[in-house]
Amino acid sequence: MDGKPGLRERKKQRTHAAISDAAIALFLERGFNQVSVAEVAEAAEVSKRTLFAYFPTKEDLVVHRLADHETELARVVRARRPGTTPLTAVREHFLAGLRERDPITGLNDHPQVLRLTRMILDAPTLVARMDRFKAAAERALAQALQETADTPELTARLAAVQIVGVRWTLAQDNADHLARGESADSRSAGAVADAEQGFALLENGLRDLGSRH
Amino acid sequence: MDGKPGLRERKKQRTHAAISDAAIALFLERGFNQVSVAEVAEAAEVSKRTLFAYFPTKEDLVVHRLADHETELARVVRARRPGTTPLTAVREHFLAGLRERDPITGLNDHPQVLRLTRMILDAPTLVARMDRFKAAAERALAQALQETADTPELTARLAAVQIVGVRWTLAQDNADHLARGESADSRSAGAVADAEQGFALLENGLRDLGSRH
DNA sequence: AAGCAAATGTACACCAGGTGCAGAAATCGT
DNA sequence: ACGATTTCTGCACCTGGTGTACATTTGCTT
Repeated sequence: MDGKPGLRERKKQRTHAAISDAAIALFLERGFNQVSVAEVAEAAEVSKRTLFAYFPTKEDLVVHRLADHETELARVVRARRPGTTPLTAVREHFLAGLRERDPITGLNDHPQVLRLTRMILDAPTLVARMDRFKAAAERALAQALQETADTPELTARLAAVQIVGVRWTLAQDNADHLARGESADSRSAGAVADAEQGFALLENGLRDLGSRH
Repeated sequence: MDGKPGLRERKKQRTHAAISDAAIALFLERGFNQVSVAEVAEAAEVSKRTLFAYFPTKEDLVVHRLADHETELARVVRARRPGTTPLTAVREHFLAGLRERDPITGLNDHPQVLRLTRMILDAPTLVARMDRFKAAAERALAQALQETADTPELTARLAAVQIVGVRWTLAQDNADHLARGESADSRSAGAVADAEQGFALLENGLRDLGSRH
């Protein structure tokens, strides 16, 4: 059906990749704020105007690579085995991610990944973009919960917020450890334990949160 | 000791207020993106440079009014009566906010508030800023939990993310209802019920989230 | 009351992200 | 091979934000 993408389409994809690659390379080398889009455009041999035709904002030059992850949890929940609870599906997926050193779990210590993480954290506008990203993931998950767990809308949204928040925090925490020099392998056990604790908290609630003062 | 603020200080506060008021008025009238900071500066009879001396970014012209709320939950948790659980303290505080129609609960239908909410939601950069705001609230709450509930750091952060997220979602939901024309009074009962449900979810966990598919 | 130091405000030039527009160049279908 | 359509480009322009050098105001001292 679509055996031939057509020259136009192919060229578009090449240009897209060329711009993105040039951008990431420059950003990693000198930092997000220290590189102007004009420089990126020049490095990619494209006009500034064309660059903005492919990527609506400078931040998108980085963030578009995570676009798939935006709906990842929603897909996991939708694809769960019958009889499985959404929370269980997400937990298992996250633990699998840890084992596979999926960068999104924060447990990947390849230099490239570490530098990328560092670069993002050093750029406030990129961090802000990540928050928007997280919010979008919440919405997607909420919808998946509502549709597959027979849950009222509000409950779905509340649950989604909690689940995404916990997963995000766990990933952040792993990334923090690695940023301080720990290796993925040595962090691994702690990461698993922390994940188990986080998901247990989600499952059992905050009932046991201290009442002393 | 500080009975007299001093002329310089008073003038500063007046200028600060003048700029902020001019900004809000213009933004409400024509929308955040449709007003340039230059116009705000002119309306406040101040140079652009001075405006930026008072407010680091355009968004701050709006968001600075919420600055107090950033640490609100943290303060509530710290000031809770002995023998009270952090979660209980937050729930009671939120319910009190609903009764008092505190705008931050989303249950205030004064035209000014509605228009402000609308204005913020219509401006992506402001929404992004609210997300940053939320993240800061999470950090503050996490610290309060850690210090007053004798909780390990990660647990505190996980709990904080969940609590702030739920409260935020509840407020959003109320604001949505009012934005669709419902009055605060007619929404009130539903808001309370939803809040109870949200906090119950927090307390009891997501254990009962459907496993069917 | 005078006068000086510190703080504050201003004008101006400048940078970077982003957009509108008109025309050049490439691609596509025939 | 050719016209129609997309895509790319250069250019002018707007806006948020900053650096700098100078003017003004305030506070304090005597």
